[in-house]
Amino acid sequence: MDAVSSVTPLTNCLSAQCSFCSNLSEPARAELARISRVRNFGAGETILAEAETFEIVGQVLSGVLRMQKTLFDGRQQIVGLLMPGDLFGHVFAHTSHVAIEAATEAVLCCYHRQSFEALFAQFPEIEHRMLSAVTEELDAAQDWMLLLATQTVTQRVATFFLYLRRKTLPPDMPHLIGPPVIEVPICRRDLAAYLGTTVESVSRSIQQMARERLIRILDPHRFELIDIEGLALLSHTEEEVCDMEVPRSIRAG
Amino acid sequence: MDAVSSVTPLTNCLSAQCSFCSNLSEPARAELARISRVRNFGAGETILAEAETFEIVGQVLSGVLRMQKTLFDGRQQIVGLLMPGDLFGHVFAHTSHVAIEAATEAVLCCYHRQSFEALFAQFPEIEHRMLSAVTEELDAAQDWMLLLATQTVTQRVATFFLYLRRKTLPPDMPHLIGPPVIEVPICRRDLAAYLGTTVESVSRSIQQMARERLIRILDPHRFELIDIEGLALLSHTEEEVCDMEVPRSIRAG
DNA sequence: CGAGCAATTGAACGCTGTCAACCCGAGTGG
DNA sequence: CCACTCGGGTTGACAGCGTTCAATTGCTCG
Repeated sequence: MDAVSSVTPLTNCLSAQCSFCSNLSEPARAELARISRVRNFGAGETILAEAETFEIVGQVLSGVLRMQKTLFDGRQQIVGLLMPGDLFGHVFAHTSHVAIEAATEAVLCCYHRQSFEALFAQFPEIEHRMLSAVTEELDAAQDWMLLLATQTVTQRVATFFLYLRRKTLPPDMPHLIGPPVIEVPICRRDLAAYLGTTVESVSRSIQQMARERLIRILDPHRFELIDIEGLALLSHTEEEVCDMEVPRSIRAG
Repeated sequence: MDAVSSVTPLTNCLSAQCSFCSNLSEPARAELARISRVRNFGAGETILAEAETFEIVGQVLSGVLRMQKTLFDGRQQIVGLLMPGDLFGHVFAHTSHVAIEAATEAVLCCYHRQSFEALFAQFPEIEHRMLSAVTEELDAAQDWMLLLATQTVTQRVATFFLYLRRKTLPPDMPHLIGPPVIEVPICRRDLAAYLGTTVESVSRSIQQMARERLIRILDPHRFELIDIEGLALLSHTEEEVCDMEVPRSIRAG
């Protein structure tokens, strides 16, 4: 990520990492690059405080951000993780009640919100992509609502692991070279806050999944997904294994 | 609602009920009205099936719609309720994995998705409002994630009642004429699916809140909110009562 | 009047939050 | 080199909320 942070501002969003800028017309990209600014954040730093008007929008180049809400009693709930390629911030003067913090060291491509919005008139395609991005985020939020409302903690962990696999290991690389290894980029506390549970329950679920040979624990943040189908069955999001006739009895949740 | 359904298609969206069309320029409103079509749905009817490409978008004029996801085992989770004034459907060819059904009799103002999108080029203000609407929906979804992840069932019911009060009883009418009465427009089954729990738990929570004199049950769908502050305290969304010094001990959840 | 549905109530089990203790590696200072 | 501290992670015991299963009530409709 040092390589990324040393990219000059004028070319940063033309890099292959910037999925938002790709597929845009050349002049739109140039304008975006002109008003963009690359910023680095250390783990734990606050990008945007809660109940604060978003004055910047942008995209994650590397690292992980967490969108979180803090309750009166100090408990925190993570309502979304932002991985490389994801957009953050809201257009228009909408004050969102989420805080955005760096869960790890992070490099961001930032725009001033108003300058960004000003480009909408000139390049409607930018607003189109923004609308698409927010719509996708809404879909993801609704999926997560389903997870929080209906799944057990173990199922949530399985779902999250499979999500990480999809996110970080694109399917174009067939996993004929053994079970895939995922890296959980956040600590147990954040993981629990994201899954709507406690660190203890997360730990118990992970250890249980390891005992059932669904995963193998390499270290506290890296796991080998031994039994993908078992995980998918457990997750019930049916992934690509929905046409199986449920051969084995449902494992104890 | 019979009055609404008899409105002619050409003028329906110029009615005061259509918050989406208001504040738009005259030509934009005219174009929207031209391609709009009012449709009626009976309770339980499906507007859009799950995993189906949205071919229509529109707005609720009266009644309540539910956005829901169905699990493999038949359980259903409601990820959002659509009340009069709310927009439904997704722009662009985005296939969302939610079904939209009428929870009650409903009257909708519908547009063909592609005709609607075609207006974006001519009237960017329409796309602006669409972007704002989706952003608001995302905020609501994140709020609901917090509710599902951190609150007890009783707290969720209290939060939902206060939400209904805000939604249906605008604050410009001071409630000096006694405690407000809310009407829950959906059955217990839908309520439970929305709150991420079961009908039994919902029923127990409601009865408990009645025993504690927080509410009074007029009939299974109408409740008098006797102790608004107590409800807000219970809900912990701190509503407008966040500056109180928590005078009474926290009630048993 | 009976069927059927919505809603409520009761009892028992189980998942999960809470509290507590423990393990372990990293950093620190003597 | 060792003792100490600190934070992250794991494990255990236990109580409580909530789901599940079951039965009951009340209402509508045929």
